[in-house]
Amino acid sequence: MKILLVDDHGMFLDGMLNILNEVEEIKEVAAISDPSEALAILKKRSIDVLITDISMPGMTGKQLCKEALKINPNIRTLVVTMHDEYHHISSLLEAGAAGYLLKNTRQDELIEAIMTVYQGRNYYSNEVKDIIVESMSRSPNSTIKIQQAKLTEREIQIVKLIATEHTTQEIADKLYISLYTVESHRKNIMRKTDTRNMAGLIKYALKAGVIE
Amino acid sequence: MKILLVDDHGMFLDGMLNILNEVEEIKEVAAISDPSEALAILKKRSIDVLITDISMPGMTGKQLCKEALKINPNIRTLVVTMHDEYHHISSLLEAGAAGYLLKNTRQDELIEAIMTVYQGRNYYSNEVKDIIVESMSRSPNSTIKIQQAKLTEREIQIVKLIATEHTTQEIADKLYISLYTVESHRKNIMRKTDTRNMAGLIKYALKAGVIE
DNA sequence: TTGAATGTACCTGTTTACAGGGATTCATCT
DNA sequence: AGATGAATCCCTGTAAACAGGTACATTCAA
Repeated sequence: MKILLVDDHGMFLDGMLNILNEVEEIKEVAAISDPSEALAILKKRSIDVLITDISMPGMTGKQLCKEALKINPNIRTLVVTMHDEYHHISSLLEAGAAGYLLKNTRQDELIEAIMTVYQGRNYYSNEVKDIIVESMSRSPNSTIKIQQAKLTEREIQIVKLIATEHTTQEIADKLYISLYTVESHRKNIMRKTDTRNMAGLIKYALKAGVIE
Repeated sequence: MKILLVDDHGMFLDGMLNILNEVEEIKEVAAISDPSEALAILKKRSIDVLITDISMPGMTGKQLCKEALKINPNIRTLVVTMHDEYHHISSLLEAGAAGYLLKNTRQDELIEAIMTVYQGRNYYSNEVKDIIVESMSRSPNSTIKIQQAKLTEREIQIVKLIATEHTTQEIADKLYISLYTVESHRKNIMRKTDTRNMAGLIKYALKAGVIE
């Protein structure tokens, strides 16, 4: 297994090198601090696992991860970072990272994570999993809460029709009411939900569970 | 702690009753098979924890969960089901479920889950967490993949701006390109995603994970 | 090296959405 | 009895979206 370490913190690189040199399966470890240099190495040498942080000078971990995949679609990227915010995690997962660990992790978990991603599976620490799962939840303990404007039954009915790609005229026909009425409802809904246009309205409705 | 069990499988109810009767903290357990009857009970008695399946005659677990929260905003719903599909899980989390377990769980985990949700925290089994996390990932090993029309980088960028309530003109200004170009992109995106208008586009983008 | 795919830009219409008013009826709540 | 909110309908604009084209440069893979 060949590993490329990218991190702008020299101390972190040193620590990682010490740990990784103890592991049999790891044949080669390269450590560099400049992300763009990392891309050059990825082009020249066949790397199995890329270990990177998120915030680095010149390039974000997300960019590095995406570029690395373009160069070598089989590369496995393990993110090791201090950032425990949901938007960072989701962003990296979207970029194609195979694993995500926080820097407070212990050696054995780090090695387990590396082996796991090397074998083609994904690895997320329990802490990271919890952050993702919590962000999905709407329950009272969720960190992200959706404050719901109170829509009337009729308004909800109309939101549902808008969401299913009906135009205002079509809704009027379907409900046997005037075009003007539907427009009035739509205006009231947008005022209540503080949205500018259909895009915002649909996003709101999905988050609030009015539609699916 | 007062618990209400709702499941249309009599055998499951019996098994659960046996388990729950062994637990000290649980003062009362009611078990019924009809979801609408469940709502009637929720109105009359103060229930702490609602345990329910997903697919039941007459009403889905999602509906039951939502209705239950309307009746008693403090109720804690624990979903215990065979369904391990991501869309079921996310749907119930969105509906406000406090926990989600698969029916192959062991007794001690079930009791742990009940205690956890009762104490106001959320509980998802490791299996469920893994399903959620995998669904977030775009990596080749993701079990659940959203079949997505392939949007180019530029198109995704534009979808994101549309989703954040930017008008076509605003997008053009922001990207320093022509209004016509943005319109061309939008047309291509709508053709690719088979949508008629912004409503459909936003729904698509959310489902495909292009936006959040 | 030819042919997709991508990103860019333009033109001409028509349709729909959006903004900001006013107004009536009906039921419910105080 | 009066207020309040929900649902209905109307009017007039302007702004934006939508539809259906054409066209050209670049890049990259077959």
